[in-house]
Amino acid sequence: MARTSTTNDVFSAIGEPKRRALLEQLVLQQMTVSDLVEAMEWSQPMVSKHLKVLKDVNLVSETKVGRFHYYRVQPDELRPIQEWVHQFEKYWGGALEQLDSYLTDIQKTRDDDER
Amino acid sequence: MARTSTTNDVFSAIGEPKRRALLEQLVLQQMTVSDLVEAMEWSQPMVSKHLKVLKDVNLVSETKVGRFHYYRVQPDELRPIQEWVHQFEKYWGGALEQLDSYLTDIQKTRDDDER
DNA sequence: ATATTATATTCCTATATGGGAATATGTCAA
DNA sequence: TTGACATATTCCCATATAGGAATATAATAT
Repeated sequence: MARTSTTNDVFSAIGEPKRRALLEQLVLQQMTVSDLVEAMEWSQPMVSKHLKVLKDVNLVSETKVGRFHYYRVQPDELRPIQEWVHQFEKYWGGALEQLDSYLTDIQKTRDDDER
Repeated sequence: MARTSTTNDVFSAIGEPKRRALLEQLVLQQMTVSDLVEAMEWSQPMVSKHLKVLKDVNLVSETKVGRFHYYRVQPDELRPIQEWVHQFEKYWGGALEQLDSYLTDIQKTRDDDER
């Protein structure tokens, strides 16, 4: 078998640095393909292809206006990643910081509960 | 050119679902290769190979005790991912939730400052 | 010394990629 | 209608997988 498809899920899709760069650019504002070609200084097919992968996993959405295709980020789709990483957060920091981290966690939990 | 190497960075390494599964298992406790073979129900070479990728990007560390190689997660290495996703968090939630999200952010920032 | 256990590495193959180049498709403007 | 513009797709290739099978390496036990 070959490696996991880039469109398998959000994790696979953002494995490619260029696609992360696209998302970083698009989060600022929606842009057309040509806008991105200029901003990234990549070839147009390159932009379109990476956008396709991002769209396949719903990390970007597309709005067509005549010849122009506006792409925008769908930030919510990154939540699974945040949540996945979250389960490791409690172990962040070295041994010396463990206690402090633990107390901070407790405080944070309380804050969350209050909301 | 071919696709980005899995050991290019942490993002690429966790693109593979099996490697995420390994990390999820190892975060509970350090384990040897055979422990993982049993827990995951994968072949031994499969476990070793995926561990190698994770180790190359420092997501796991290895401690050798005789024949046994104990692997453990290095949770801090996931921080870059958390930070990368963070820049998109402020846009989470639909339009209706935007205001609430905005206010929550402000409160959170204040909490952070107080610590 | 030798068999056994634990782990890593090598060899193989199928497959999917990222990128370049060329081309197709779609839409607008003159 | 026709040319220009915007975007997508196809064709090509080099490369790096993931996985299975076999084998190598390392360390222990008997």
